[in-house]
Amino acid sequence: MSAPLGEFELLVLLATMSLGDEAYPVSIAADIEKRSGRRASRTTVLITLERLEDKDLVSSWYGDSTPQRGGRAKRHFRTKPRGIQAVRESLERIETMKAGVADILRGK
Amino acid sequence: MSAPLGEFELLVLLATMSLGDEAYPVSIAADIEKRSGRRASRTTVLITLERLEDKDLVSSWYGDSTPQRGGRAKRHFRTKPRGIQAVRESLERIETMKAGVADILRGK
DNA sequence: AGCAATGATAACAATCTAGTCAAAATCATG
DNA sequence: CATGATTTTGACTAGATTGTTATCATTGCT
Repeated sequence: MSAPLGEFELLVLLATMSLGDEAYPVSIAADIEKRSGRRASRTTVLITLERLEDKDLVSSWYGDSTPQRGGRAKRHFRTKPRGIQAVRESLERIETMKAGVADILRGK
Repeated sequence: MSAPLGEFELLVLLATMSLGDEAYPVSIAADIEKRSGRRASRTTVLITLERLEDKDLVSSWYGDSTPQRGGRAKRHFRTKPRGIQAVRESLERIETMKAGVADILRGK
């Protein structure tokens, strides 16, 4: 099994995958907050992404400077195949464990 | 939103719920290893449970001493309603984020 | 006594968070 | 069109929380 992902790492990977070419810390943080309701600052996201890059689960590069209003070049991120695999495994673990308690989660 | 759960905390809560009256560190660790394939020692589980107890998500008590071969009284744990709610929210967050990448996760 | 099962402690490593500063590009004003 | 304010973003730092491993302590059976 690949190394386990923290919950936040999982959310960051999912958002990065979902955003495709538009994945950079600010947009990823916004996506997580909007969709999951969980707090996510761009700093937190960036640090998490750098850790994921160390683990070779994502890659990054700096974009051309074509910003709207101002600002520094965006640092884009993409989930590598290994990252996608890690997400699959993590979700599967959770899914398996969840199976045992479906009734409790529903009716209470 | 309640405080986010770490991934391991989530697995521990799910196993605890699933095991019902038979939930104590050793059985919980075994259940996690068996079902999810992730490494889990009883020490790690105990510490995690104590932290969850501090957060008022689980409760614990010591069982009668009716062990088979020897050993200290088991410390039983149960997930409190607040814990079940936290699990629900955590799973929901993951589920929501997962929705955006279903196709990537499948075919690749 | 010796062994098995379990809980507890402690020291460490990894992950997550908040706060602050730095850089780059546009905008606004004179 | 020069200059400073503003916006967008990345980077750094220090700390809190969470997760891991190693080791010791306690209890009861054999």
